[in-house]
Amino acid sequence: MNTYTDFFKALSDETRLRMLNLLIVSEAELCVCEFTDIMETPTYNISKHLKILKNSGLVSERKEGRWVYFGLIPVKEKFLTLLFEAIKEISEPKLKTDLIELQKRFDIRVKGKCLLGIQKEHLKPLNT
Amino acid sequence: MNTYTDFFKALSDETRLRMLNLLIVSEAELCVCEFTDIMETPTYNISKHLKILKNSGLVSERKEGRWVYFGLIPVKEKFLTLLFEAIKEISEPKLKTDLIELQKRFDIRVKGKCLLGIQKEHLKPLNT
DNA sequence: TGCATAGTTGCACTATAACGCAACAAAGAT
DNA sequence: ATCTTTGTTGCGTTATAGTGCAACTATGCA
Repeated sequence: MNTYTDFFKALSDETRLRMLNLLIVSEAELCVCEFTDIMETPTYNISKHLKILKNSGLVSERKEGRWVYFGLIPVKEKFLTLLFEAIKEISEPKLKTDLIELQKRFDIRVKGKCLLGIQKEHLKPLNT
Repeated sequence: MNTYTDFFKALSDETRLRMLNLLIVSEAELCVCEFTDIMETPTYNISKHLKILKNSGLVSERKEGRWVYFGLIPVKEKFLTLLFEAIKEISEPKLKTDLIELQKRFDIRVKGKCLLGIQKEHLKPLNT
């Protein structure tokens, strides 16, 4: 039963539901700094929430140089197919604007890769 | 966004997921003492969890004499249709045995109504 | 070799949530 | 009217979860 309650627990947080929405609609992998910029949420929180999604089994991780990309796991079970379809049906302004911000980040990718870090000033790490 | 995170939060607890499973598969209303017997969980917890489900907007309440019946709300949105379809796809032993216990409770209904209270001794209230 | 960039983790704090018990309310039965 | 049955609620306890800050790791660059 934990398998399923963990799925739902993963989605019961707004930050994580927004992340899943980005991954489901875009059908792409996103890196941590892209999530940070799109969602205007500190990197350390992005990182922690992605870890929860990964541990729930919804999301997978791939490291490429300094960047870490997160994407949906390949869906085989009907349960997840339906769950993701359901999430696609959610009509919430915040999810819409997230997708607009996502497009902006895709636009500055270089050959499909995230090379530029965080763009939003207030989210950049403080240079010591 | 809370509408949706609250749906998922409601389902992120094993007790409540089991309740939803009973309501979705049976397409019926169940009363508190039936949930108690089927799930072998104290009435006060059953009652609290049903309240959470009701507040999330997934479940509705109907009082009939001393009995209170809970059932799924009528589903209009595609989101809930897909969510409930997803739940139907969950294959977990506990959910299966719950349905067997449900049938036993249906068998002792009188004209479709729950007239007998809790049957399992250890769940009956203590006679003071 | 040192520095910047990208990301993670540990800690303290706060908030939320589940549980058991006991008291309570509401409705019907005696 | 009183008792029984059905269900709810408040309280104290314990466990879990989200946040911000600061320290840390890891990779690449000059």
